[in-house]
Amino acid sequence: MTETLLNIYHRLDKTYGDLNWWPAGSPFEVAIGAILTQNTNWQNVEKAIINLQAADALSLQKLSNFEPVELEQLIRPSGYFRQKAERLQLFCRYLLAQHGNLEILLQQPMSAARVELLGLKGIGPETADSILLYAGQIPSFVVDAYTRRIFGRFGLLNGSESYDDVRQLFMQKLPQQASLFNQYHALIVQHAKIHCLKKPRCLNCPLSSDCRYLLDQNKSAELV
DNA sequence: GGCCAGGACACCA
DNA sequence: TGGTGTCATGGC
Repeated sequence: MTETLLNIYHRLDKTYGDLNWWPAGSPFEVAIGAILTQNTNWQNVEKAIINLQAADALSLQKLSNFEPVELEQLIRPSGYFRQKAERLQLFCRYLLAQHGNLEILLQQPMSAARVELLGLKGIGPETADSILLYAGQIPSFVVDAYTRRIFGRFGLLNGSESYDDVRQLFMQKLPQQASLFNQYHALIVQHAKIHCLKKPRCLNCPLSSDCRYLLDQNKSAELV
């Protein structure tokens, strides 16, 4: 299994190269993006972040004190804007009250920081792990729907696993390196977008030799 | 006009 | 514990 997961990683890495997810911005800005991107296209998140930057709102204090209706309008392009505005403010106010800033929360051992993030309304496992990994460079593997879809097609997942089951699988079988987890998750998303949507586009898929979707169709999947 | 996107939560059985 | 409805915008 270890060899399989690493083999897939290297094939994706060779195909797509260094994707360099979330290279810029403070840990706090990364965390804001992680909340805004919940079930949302990143392009829409970028529009919301640009609005926040233009309003000079990207700080713990300012986001905490924003009028909810005004904040909702700034992040409106990211969708679910009422929920997300509330979640952003709860997140910021918690950090201010308990730690002063995000970096201090992230200085704790991974398990403690993760439990704390998961205790906040609006931060589920994927968002918590995204914050740990991309904001804190802490090796916590991020599992998403694409991960399940792709590795289900390899027969490595059957769909019944919990989020933490899948996370543990990757974390036990891969070297505990934040840089590797960072790139692997980005590669999964990149690959899925190109090849593994509901209408798969399997032409030139770098993983086609092991993909059950193709094997089940006797490698005659409709190529688009 | 429908599908999809870098989820999470409340509610119910 | 697991399934379902809800939240919402914008690109294709």
